[in-house]
Amino acid sequence: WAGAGAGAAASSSRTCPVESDLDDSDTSEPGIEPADRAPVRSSDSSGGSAEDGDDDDDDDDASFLWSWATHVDASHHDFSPSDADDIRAALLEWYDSKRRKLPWRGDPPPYDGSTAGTAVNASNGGKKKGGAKARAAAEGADGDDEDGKKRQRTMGDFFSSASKSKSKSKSKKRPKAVRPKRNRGAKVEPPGADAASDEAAEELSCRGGANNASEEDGEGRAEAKREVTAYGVWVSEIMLQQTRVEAVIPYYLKWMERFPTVQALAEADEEDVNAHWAGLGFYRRARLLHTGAKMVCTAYSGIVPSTVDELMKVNGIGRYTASAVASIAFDRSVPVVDGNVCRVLSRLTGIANHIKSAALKDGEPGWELAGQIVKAGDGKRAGDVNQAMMELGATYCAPTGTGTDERDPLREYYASTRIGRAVRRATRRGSSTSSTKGTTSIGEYISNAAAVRRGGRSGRSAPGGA
DNA sequence: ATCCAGGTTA
DNA sequence: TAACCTGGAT
Repeated sequence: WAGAGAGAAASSSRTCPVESDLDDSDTSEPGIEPADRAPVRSSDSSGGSAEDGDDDDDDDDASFLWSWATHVDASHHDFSPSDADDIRAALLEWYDSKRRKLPWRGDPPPYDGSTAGTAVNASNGGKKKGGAKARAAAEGADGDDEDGKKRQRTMGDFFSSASKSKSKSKSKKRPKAVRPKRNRGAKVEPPGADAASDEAAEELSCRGGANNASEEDGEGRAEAKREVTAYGVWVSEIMLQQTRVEAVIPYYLKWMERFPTVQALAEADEEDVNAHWAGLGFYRRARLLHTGAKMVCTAYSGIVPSTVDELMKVNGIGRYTASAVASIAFDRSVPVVDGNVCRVLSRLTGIANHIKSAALKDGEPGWELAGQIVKAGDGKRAGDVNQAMMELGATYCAPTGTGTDERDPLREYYASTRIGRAVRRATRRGSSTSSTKGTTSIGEYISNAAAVRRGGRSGRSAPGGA
């Protein structure tokens, strides 16, 4: 097991903030999976490398679980240098061969943001594909026929209707004229850009965007790769903050077509910017991106900053986006932590705090752990390592996944899986716990782990608890 | 029908 | 820490 005792990294005692607040509250733990849902029998190809230990593993299980359940020092979760290097290598290998082809990565046209077959839509029998989603996004943006009643009110709809009804309170300031009382089902009151309505609808009709991006060079098959610019990475990261990859693709293509450079965006007027954002949601970010572009043009002479610190001074760029742009566009060896990375780290380390907890995301542990992987080995290709982690967390290591997908390049490194198996083995002989539906609360795991340890020593286990 | 993810800002 | 929006999962 790769993630075994690890530890190792010389570090002053960093108290681990994770387990301290575990208690028994949460019920859905992205980091810990029982790993016993799959038909343990024979489903694995390549004759059982799993080596279903027998009795010898019991001691290992007990000590492993106990140290995991009772540790207080954050260094408990550190990756050993060799593990970090292995993980990084596995990520890069997977990224090079299996990553999705996306425009902001410089890939040529046939784009596939689909997550079909991954843990994302494991429950759906492949009914929906990414292409359908992307198409839906495009259609939703340009739909200006059908005055159906239930039709979702998109920005595109607004523009169409606004051109007819000639909006009365044209406030050309912000994308949201009315503040709805409640979020759910609230109608969107988009920007007052009535002038650009028809044009906007036309722009957003991304048809032909994904398939024929006019990359027909005389060469024939060797399509020219798209140019990867810092600005392009910036735009993509902002869009990806709020929307899934497959939905972003058509918007990104149209955006880059209309605003190819920071200067182009900075010089654009607000209605044009809003129109191209219509349908993506979180419209405030379009405004921030716009003002950010202006800021770059004025304060940075039109050149996107290359360091995290400088990037974070730009409007709309926080720590995540700054790190993403610095690593992807400028090859800075800095980690990136978003919700997807948190999930991967959670499974890797067995840190099972709820994803919403600040322990991994906002706290240092997540960034520290991600940094250990990104900076492992020669520390190069940080952007690819980061993208691999994020993509993995969005596909095979998605929230609904079990962390046991065979195609998951880090599958064998997940401490969560080891924990799950160890707990299962340990509790199998004793009276089974109440959870039979697959998800087990972290508190339950801890009490089970403690029970294992107690059982190993005194023989008295009281599974109740939790 | 309800809930939730997702990063930044005020 | 809430607010911002939408699509997808439950």
